[in-house]
Amino acid sequence: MLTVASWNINSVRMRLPRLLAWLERTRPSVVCLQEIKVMDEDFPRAEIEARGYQCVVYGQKSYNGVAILALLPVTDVVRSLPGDPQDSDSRFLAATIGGVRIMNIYAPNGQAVGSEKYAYKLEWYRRLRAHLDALDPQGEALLCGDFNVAPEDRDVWDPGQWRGQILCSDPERAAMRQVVAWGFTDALRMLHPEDVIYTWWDYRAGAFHRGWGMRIDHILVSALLARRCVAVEVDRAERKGEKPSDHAPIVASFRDPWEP
DNA sequence: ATGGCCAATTTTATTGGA
Repeated sequence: MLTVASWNINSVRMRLPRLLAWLERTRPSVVCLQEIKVMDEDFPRAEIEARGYQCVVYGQKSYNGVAILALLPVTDVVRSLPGDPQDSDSRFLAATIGGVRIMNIYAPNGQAVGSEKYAYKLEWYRRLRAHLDALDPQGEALLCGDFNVAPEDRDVWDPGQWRGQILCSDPERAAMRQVVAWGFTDALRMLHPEDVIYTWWDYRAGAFHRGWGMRIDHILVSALLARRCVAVEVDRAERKGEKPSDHAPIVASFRDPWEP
């Protein structure tokens, strides 16, 4: 079995005890982290390698930053998207692991509809699609991470309040659909078409306890990989307890190709 | 009552997140 997890960890240094315990307990084959908020040289590599994971890090001071942890060999690492400025945010990291092209994203938040950051978000999505256009949709590919988009109203705890707002606006949803249209399937929706499932809850107002969440972290899989996908779960337990991230991990499991 | 939090920073307020 190949298992791939995606987790916006909101500072890998603040979350290190949780992350290490979670790795030891759940042992995913691959973990894509977002918002590590640390430069490469300060990433807690030794502690993670001691648990058997190799680390590919694309960090940044204070903000953003993505990393891939893997129990299997990693090849063909790519950092940043075509057209990204030289000093761009660290938001895209890709690698080939177990024959699968794995792409880890931390999409821009966008702050507010109509803002400069909102325009940057939509432009970033166009660059992501341009990167995909250089890949073969017939292969085994997986795109996961914090998309900062709730694709449909059922992915939002209160669609009325959120209609047209950041994470939910039509242009953002259209930008994400353009990425999915490359040839992806939303793995969680494929296996849980009706369930109310969220991946992020605001720290404020006891939002998690009240069920005020949104589904903005996703695992998208190419058609060939979708055929191997047997489970997708959100690990809500990781949103509980002491010093949680505001996001829970999402984990997809794939049967080995030689299994029925 | 329509908001309550959290992390990083050449910190003690500001910025950004979502």
